[in-house]
Amino acid sequence: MEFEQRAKEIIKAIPRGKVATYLQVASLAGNHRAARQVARVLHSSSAKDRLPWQRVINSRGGISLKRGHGFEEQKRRLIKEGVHVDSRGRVDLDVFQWEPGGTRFASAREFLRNLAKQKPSSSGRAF
DNA sequence: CCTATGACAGACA
DNA sequence: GTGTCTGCCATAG
Repeated sequence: MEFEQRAKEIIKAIPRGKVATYLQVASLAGNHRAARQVARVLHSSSAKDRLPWQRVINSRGGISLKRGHGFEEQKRRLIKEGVHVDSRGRVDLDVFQWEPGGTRFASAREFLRNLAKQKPSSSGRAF
């Protein structure tokens, strides 16, 4: 429940017009191996907690929801806030990925790689 | 305790 | 690029 709570707060912190990956949220929440739990949290309580769920996408920069089961709505919501999503549901992470704290890395992948190196529960706060 | 779940990620063919 | 397989782990029951 600790993890879940932190994950929710992180998701709420993703700014309009930016996206974060499940892995990124999990890492920021203190456990880079818990990406699936982020998915689970969104699945079970995104509506109830008014989370900006549309801003969470997978590590390949794509929408994970399936067509006919949320894909279209997520795409609409993202486009409405200025994120470019192509017909296949892909977003350019190098352009739209959220960089908490404005940390600069050579690339989005480098940024993620760095986060993923943290040990679970390690001192926390990447903000 | 055990099992099931989940909108994942990475490695590999 | 695609498809499959495996590891992953916090929660709920």
